[in-house]
Amino acid sequence: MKTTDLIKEEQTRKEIITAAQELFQKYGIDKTTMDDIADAVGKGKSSLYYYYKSKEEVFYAVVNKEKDEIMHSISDAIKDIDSASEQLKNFFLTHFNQVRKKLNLYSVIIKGNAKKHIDLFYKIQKESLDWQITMLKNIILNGIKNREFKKIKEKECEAIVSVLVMMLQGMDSNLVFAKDNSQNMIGVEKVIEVFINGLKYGR
Amino acid sequence: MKTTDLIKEEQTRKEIITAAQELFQKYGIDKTTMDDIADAVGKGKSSLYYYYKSKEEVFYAVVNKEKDEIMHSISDAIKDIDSASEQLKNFFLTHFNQVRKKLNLYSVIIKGNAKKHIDLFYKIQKESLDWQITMLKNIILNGIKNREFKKIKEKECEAIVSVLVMMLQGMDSNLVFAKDNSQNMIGVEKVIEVFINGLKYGR
DNA sequence: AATAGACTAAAATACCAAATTAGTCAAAAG
DNA sequence: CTTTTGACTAATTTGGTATTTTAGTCTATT
Repeated sequence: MKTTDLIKEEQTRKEIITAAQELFQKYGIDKTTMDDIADAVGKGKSSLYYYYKSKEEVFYAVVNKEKDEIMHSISDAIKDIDSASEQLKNFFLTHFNQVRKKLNLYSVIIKGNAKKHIDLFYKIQKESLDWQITMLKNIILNGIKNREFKKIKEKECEAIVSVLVMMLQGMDSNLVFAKDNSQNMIGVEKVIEVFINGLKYGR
Repeated sequence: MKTTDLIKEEQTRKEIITAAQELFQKYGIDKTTMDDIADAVGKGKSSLYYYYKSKEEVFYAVVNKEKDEIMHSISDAIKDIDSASEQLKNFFLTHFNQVRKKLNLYSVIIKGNAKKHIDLFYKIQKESLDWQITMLKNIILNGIKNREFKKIKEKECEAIVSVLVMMLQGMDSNLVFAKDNSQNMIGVEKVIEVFINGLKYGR
């Protein structure tokens, strides 16, 4: 296998999950057959199994791609910033915005209420949880080092961060059910500002 | 109809929904029949329909009772307190604790994944949303009047509060799925403290 | 390496009969 | 006049079965 082959294979995988993503959003996961996906990429169904060994794996790849995109967006939004406060703010706002963008697919998964898919979805969501915890913990600990935030114990910081991601996750699920969330944007920003002030001052 | 009759009727209604509550928790909503509930209160099925005109109404009454209990607990926990900070803290902690207590029933409803019941459950949850928003808004506005919190515009306060209840709700749903949440307790307290500090100081 | 057609096993769907169960009503009991 | 009940019906749910669709495999082809 040459390097060009590897690139081509990656390209095909990309095409497959892009097609799958569109179909899943339009028709739901159960109503989308492997034949549908194969047709969409102009191949026979059997060819799909050369790239993914099951439909579940295709679904996993689709959701995982969305997760990666969100994580990268957040990373990009904080990497060139020195202030821990700004990093925190960007972290939450970017997360909130990104999730809003991906809402269509999430709605299909959750509202299609097939337990199997929802479980996998939560499993993947959980995978990014550890990442979020590590990121937030580092941001806050750095902010303490900078004297930007007041000092707190590392254990305390961990407890805080784990509740923060719990709230984040909760807001995500909430977004799925709420009809209109455009006005919440401003509230989210305000809440973050208050919280950051709390990390800076007091006691 | 005499006043004693009214009291007796209320008593019977109470018995019915208490029995229903237990049965719902044990066997789930669909597996609990009206006959089961009637047997539990020692009456014939038809008698239930004298008090509630449908099974749905019984279910509604059960969930609504839990909602009321939570609201009363919170009211009790803040009514004799002057400090807005303490009121805020008690509000969140009491809410968190109460929801943890009611978790069994919630799990049965959510995990039994019958769309009909989940929808009603969310509808009732939404009804307490307005109450929560009003309460929290008043607490914060009072805190501003006391000079306990720094001044913010009323519109800003509303935006903040609506996001806070969104996060609260999100945490609730999250509790249902999480196995162990005992350790979150401390984190919740810390996050509230930081948030309250943010309301007090800064900018 | 990559694709596809023919195939199988598993799952979803459709259908129907039987059984449960929600909800009604008229009559009885207190 | 309030409350309860048993007998009844209409609506759902269940269980079993035949049929179709679909996931996934295997072999052959390019």
